[in-house]
Amino acid sequence: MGKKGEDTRTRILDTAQDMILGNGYAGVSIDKLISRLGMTKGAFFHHFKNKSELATALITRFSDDGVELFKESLARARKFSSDPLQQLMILIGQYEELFEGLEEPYAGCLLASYVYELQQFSEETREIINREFLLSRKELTKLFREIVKKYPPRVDVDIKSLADGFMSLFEGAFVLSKSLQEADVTFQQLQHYKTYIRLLFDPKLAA
Amino acid sequence: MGKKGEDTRTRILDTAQDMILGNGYAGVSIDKLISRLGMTKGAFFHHFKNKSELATALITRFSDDGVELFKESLARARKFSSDPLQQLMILIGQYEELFEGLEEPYAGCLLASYVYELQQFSEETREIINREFLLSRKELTKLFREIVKKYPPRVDVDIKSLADGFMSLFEGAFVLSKSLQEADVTFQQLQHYKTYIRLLFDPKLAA
DNA sequence: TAATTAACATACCAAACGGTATGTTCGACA
DNA sequence: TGTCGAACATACCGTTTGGTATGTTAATTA
Repeated sequence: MGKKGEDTRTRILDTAQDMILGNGYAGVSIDKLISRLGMTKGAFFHHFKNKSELATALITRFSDDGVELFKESLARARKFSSDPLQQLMILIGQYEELFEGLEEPYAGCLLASYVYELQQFSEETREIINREFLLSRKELTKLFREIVKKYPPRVDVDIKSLADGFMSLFEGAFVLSKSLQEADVTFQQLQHYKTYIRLLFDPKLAA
Repeated sequence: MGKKGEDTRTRILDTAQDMILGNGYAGVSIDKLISRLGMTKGAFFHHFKNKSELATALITRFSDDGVELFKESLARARKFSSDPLQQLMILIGQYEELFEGLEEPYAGCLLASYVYELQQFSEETREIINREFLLSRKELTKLFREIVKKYPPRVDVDIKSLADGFMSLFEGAFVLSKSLQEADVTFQQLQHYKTYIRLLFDPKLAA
């Protein structure tokens, strides 16, 4: 595939994702999509053999990007500090940067959008969605194990669900942010998550 | 409307909600809906003048139920204790009961489902969705103000976003729960929310 | 530069879509 | 007991849907 074709494919994916985040997958017809793209049906079906291939390409790209972002952020955090609690704070800090000072609410998470239409997709699609959830659960649980070992928590907590709280935070914040049309919801919830972690583990926070 | 008609209407709403939570609003056609209901088109359009009236009836019912549940839970909490922190714990405890020991993941929140298809709906629909979010924000912020006055927090926190965290928690947990097919996600996140609150305010939790 | 192919455009199709018009059935009630 | 309306059922309609067949054009590349 040449550069122009690659660009067009990307343009289709970008526009489709934007429309799906506001209308749902079933709510975005190919006719409406190509109309907004100023493109014909022939063009679309040259790049995707059917609508469900577009769906798969979209969720794969979104999930892969999310996984990559998480891995990179974690690697950077691991690099900048040798202390597990510091590492977690740096990790969260990087996500804070992404959501700090947004003008508009974040468009939303394609994973969540698909989750509320899961019966339209294959089991394979659900597995793609779960990749990011399970990766962050795995890596954060590992990190929390290190933290617990070094910093005895003030209260007994289950660290797997504590790890899940990170992804859960985004999904919840996005819903509120979109509906209330407030851009800062995600950033604020990230701050609370950080505060919770510090209250649990940070020895400097003495009563 | 007689009793039988009322029953049928409720049956339509129940089935439609169940299907929408797995396929999205646009993903549920009237044909598929009536097919699963074992009912004809004439029957459906006798109860709803068009599909968007069904959409409005559904979200109104869901939002009203949520609002009522919150109000009742809060009233009960206010009744059982005069201490604001205790009241909050009782409130959360009532939601914990709803999600404790679930066999299957919770089917999901219709508000969230609609939020990811917001462009298909009217501005009025968004306002209906926001009712529950804004009510819990308002009431919980009020409650947190009382708590802060009585129990100086260990760390400075923004109480409005702390209140938002409650609704956000459910929305996030539902997404993970549905996708991972794990029933206990919501209950676990509720426990973390409770722990966070206690770490912030509970004086008995001395370091 | 001729051949080939990627990158589109045009025209069309059957099925599914939301919705309507016109029935029928049956229980309440005067 | 007759009638009237709520509660459905049947048949149909125009539009939209995802998808295909068959073009045309422009860029590689042999």
